[in-house]
Amino acid sequence: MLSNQIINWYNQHKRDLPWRQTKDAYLIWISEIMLQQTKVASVIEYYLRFIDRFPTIGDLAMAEEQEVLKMWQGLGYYSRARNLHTASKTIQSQHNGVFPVNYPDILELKGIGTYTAAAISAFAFNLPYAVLDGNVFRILSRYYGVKTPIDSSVGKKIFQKLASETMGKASPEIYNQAIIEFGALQCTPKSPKCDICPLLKSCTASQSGLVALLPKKTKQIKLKNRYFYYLFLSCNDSLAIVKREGNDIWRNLYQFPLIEKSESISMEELLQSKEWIDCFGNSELVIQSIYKNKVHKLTHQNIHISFIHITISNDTGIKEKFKFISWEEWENYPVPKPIESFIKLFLKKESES
DNA sequence: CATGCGTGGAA
DNA sequence: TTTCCAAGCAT
Repeated sequence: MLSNQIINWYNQHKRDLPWRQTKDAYLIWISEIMLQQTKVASVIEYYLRFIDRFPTIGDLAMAEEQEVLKMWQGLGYYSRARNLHTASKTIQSQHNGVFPVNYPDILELKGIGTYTAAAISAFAFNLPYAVLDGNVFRILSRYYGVKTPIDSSVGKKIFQKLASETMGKASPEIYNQAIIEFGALQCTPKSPKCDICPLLKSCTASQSGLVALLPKKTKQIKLKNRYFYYLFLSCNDSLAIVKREGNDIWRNLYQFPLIEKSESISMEELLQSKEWIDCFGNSELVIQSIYKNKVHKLTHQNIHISFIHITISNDTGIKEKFKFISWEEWENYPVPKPIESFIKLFLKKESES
């Protein structure tokens, strides 16, 4: 039986991961959110720091969003942190501070979809829900030779049914951990270890040479180019800061004042642009240096980023236009990766000179 | 329902 | 160096 084979493999190969040492639904929830589209190796340190600062739902619910985002800084997909925070407040107000104990109630929480609801139901409460994530899609499509695209609505139905049948009457808690671990370590996306696979003989894909072609996907991602011109305004020991708003990347994180263009422009064009005039009018500015056009590559977009360092004196009036904070205060503000990198670079140069 | 959301590591 | 994509979800 497939479920038993996978569980046997798991008992021999499972890793000792922090979130496997608890049955606290809150802690399992945090780990599952962090693990979405994110590798175990990246998650561990964030997980330990996060639960140290927010040991209970109440601790998380009482915190400021800014601090929650700060704890998430560098992990990516920041809506996960915002939704986590929102959901913690929902649990406080609608569930008496107790994490819901059944699948439908869990599924209603912000940021929790079918996968995460099934995972928490199984890992915290041993409820019979079969998880369906990237690992399960991959294993089942290969083992049973299913060529239906996993990112189609039909595919999701087929694989969900297959996942439930495969779990059968096995322990949801153990089986779900086992199949995910099997996908992460054994039946990997690239270069799966078929030569040492216990399922080799019964795996449809391996027997028919389809392993590299499965699972099948239909979606194709297209790339957009964006051009960010950050205005790095420093005044003695303070610098300008702006919070990102709207439905866009890095929502609610902090950065420098920004002029964004859809195309690359020269410094002359930038100095004459409407946005520049809006910021500074005809003020005389001292441009110290320019850090040019590093490309930040993301899944759906390439962001070309330049930093224009401008020093400002206390009496120019430009200080009134933006919020200025000290270098020490920066530690409290969640920032996107390119901003973090730039700040580190700048501070390093400062200390050297 | 197609699209956008981050980052880092492996090949 | 470039490409791929990971324990998904909201809109």
